[in-house]
Amino acid sequence: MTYAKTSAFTEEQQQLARVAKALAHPARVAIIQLLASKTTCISGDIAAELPLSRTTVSQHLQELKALGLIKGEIDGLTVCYCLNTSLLQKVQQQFTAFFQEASASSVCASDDSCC
Amino acid sequence: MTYAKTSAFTEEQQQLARVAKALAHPARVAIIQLLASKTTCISGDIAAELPLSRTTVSQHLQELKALGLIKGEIDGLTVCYCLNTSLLQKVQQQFTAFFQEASASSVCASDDSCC
DNA sequence: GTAGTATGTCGTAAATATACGTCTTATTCA
DNA sequence: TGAATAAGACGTATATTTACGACATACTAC
Repeated sequence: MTYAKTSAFTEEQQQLARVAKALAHPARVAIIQLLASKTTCISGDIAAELPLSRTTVSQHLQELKALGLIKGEIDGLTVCYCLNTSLLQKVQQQFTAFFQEASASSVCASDDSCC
Repeated sequence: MTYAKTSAFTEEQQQLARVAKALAHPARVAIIQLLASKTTCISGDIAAELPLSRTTVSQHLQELKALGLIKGEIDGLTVCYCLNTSLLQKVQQQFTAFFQEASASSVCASDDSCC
């Protein structure tokens, strides 16, 4: 096993990395934006709006769903996806805290010369 | 070419995904936190503080550097890394805007039943 | 029941990411 | 000059991601 040494890091770091990975593909960013913009929670129409095959989009949806960022509800023949806004807010806080910590770095505050 | 259809998405989506990918590994999250916490801009000592080999850490550093999130400055024998705080602030704004848009989703505001 | 449609699952090929040992280069110091 | 050290470059093995076609399943409507 020359891979996946993630377990050696803190749970906090792993959690941030997991969410970041979910956003690490333009298709998934686009899916979230799409769900946020639509007034109705669309289903397979998502695939029609993206330059990817239905299968691939379905895969991306599963990844987002596995993390809990989106929710899917079966409505007869179609499946209705929507954002998990409460989780998204929690995630936003995590990212904000992380960036805050990083931006407030004491030493290299002056942006030009490092150290 | 059954890969990398990233070009089919907007520049905004690609940019967000690029940064997210940089944070999509606990080691890189840890590196940024380390740089933020240290009073001196450390170099290869970074490798000593992580459960990874020096080579692997160097690779992660290169990825962060390629995106501009960190800066490296040669100081004689050692190399001095530090955060690019101004870019980090810009990135933070991008993420904040994205999450804001997502959290403010109109339809599924009530978190329980979707749609 | 049967045809039609919407979705997900499975298998798979190609691209990338991760991790590390070794080698090369550059600088310091004796 | 020559030994020692720091750090990136290179090669490579393995794991994972991405993308998609084909198949299976579930529901609707006739």
